[in-house]
Amino acid sequence: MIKEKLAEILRQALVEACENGKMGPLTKADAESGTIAIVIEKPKSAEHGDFACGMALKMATLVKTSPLRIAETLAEYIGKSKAVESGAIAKITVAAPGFINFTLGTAWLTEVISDVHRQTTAYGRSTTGAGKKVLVEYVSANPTGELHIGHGRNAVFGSCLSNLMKFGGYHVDQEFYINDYGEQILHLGRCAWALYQRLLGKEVEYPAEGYPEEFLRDFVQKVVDAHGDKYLQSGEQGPSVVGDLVKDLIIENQKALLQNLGIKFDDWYSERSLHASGKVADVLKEFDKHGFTYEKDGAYWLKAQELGDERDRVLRKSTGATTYLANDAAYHLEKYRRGYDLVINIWGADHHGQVPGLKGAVRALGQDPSKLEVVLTQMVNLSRDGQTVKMSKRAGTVIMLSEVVEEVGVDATRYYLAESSPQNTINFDLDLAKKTSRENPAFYIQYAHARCCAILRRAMEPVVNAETGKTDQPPFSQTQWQEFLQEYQAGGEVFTALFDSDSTIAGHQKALIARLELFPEEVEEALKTRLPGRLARYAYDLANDLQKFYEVSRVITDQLSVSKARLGLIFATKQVLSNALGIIGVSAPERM
RNA sequence: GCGCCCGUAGCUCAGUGGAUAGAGCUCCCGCCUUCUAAGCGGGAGGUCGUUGGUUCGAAUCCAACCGGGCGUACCA
Repeated sequence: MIKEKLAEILRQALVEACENGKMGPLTKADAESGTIAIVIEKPKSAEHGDFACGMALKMATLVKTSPLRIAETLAEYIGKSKAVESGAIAKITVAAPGFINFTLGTAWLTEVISDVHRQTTAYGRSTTGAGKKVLVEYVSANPTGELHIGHGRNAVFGSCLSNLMKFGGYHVDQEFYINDYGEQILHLGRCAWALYQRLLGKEVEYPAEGYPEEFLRDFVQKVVDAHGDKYLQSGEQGPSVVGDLVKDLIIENQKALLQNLGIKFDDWYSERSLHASGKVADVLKEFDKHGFTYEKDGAYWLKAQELGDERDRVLRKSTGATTYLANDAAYHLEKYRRGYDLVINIWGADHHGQVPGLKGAVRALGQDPSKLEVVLTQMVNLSRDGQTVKMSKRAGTVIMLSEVVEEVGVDATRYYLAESSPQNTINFDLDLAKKTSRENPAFYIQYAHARCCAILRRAMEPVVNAETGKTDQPPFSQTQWQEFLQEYQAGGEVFTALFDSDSTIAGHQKALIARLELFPEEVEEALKTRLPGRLARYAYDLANDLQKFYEVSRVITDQLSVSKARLGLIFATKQVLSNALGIIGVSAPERM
């Protein structure tokens, strides 16, 4: 990355300056120790060059000289570096109050385009993850109802984060935890059993506060269609038998919807299996062994307060049933034992109160709580016609995830849910998400990708003229294109034509290249902050740069060297758009 | 009450220690004989919730306060 190269040059300049006693009391050792941070940034305004460094400002107190003087001294030493001699850096300026500004020459810029051509789908990948094993658990919705937009957010975020981390060199497993145990599942059984009997002509009462009948009826009907009245005589077993069949159908339903959204889990982990295998019972013993439990009021408690929670928590109720915390602790112990280096949970923010309890439990079990990361996603408000759609089941205004996907499509749904940082509440505008114009970023980015494809087609595929019916031959043959690709990968000369263009065009081309160069860094930053949404915004900016360039300049001209260079740039842009869209899981169409 | 999250243009949001705080939408004005106008350019629009502190420098860090959301179970 160019930033790293510049930082290295600055470091070298600093070392030399110190060596020659030009940095006050600072010695060569100080300069080499790395205690002085060298941060390269992109200036907001183009008149400050392509890159800038404000290190002189921070050094002023150490060196006991004005920042401007320090910057000038450093600039002087940089001027002697190879990068300047070779033309990689075209200009170095010093600006008040002490910024060092760099303007790049052509060498590093053309290198960026070749890099994309050489690496294609791997451009931007990093080795940060170094093959570390990560488990990302998300959605984990109860198998008792429909997925709503909040689940959708959680699902899309989890999927994007997983994609990102794979791109960043991690080995990622994605998991859905099925809450198929406990009171709510028994309740589902009672509701399903009542409906089952009703559908077969028996008059029974529907349980109070039952799950919505209109939602369950279709699933129960399927059970009737498949098994008829086979379970009618099941007696006491009825609720659990029919309930399980319905539960499985609901899970299948959730699975299908998530798959439609481009999400595929490596494992669907059953909570019930934890009980069946005795792992929940084991975890209680484990807590006991570490001395973090006590009995009170007939219940079995975890000393959670000692472990960082605000109060102690019950592990086993006086009724003998284990609590959610105990089950979850067993599940997480299981995750740790499976050998993950990192365990990431994506939870709705309404569960944030449970984080200290779970972390405490992990610690009590002798595991490292720093390996457990919980990402909390805030809620999603849906709006239509400028009005918030109130999520009221009673008023019948509740809109489910399936309806949103059906209405605005997979790509727009994913884009809008991916773009925002998890800690922000999302206002999902249904009207906006459906628009096919610049207002809708998802569309805008895809349009830019399709436009690149259109140009490339034009360059090398015959076009049938609609009016004359004649076939127009393209300027370049497939064979020539293959030769171009070779040249692009080799780099250097082939792209210099880009910088011979007039200043407006050259400026737009340079901006586009600079954006391509930024991609690996954006990936790195997104990985570090666990914010895949950055890449959604990056893709938008890249699309914008492409459109600006497209507007001022033709790609295919009557000059071979120019056409060739620009086609290479367009191809690289298309590739990076596609890589970025791939991480957020939005398709990159060839035509629109 | 306590805990977590949020507060930046009329709206939706970027920006988390640096130069004149940025985009899109909305409103106004321009741009299609030529690779996709599903596009591009220009204009208008701001006490960065408030007050204090740290710093050469604060939207960004700290403290208090104000406003909004969520949570605060022997539910899951």
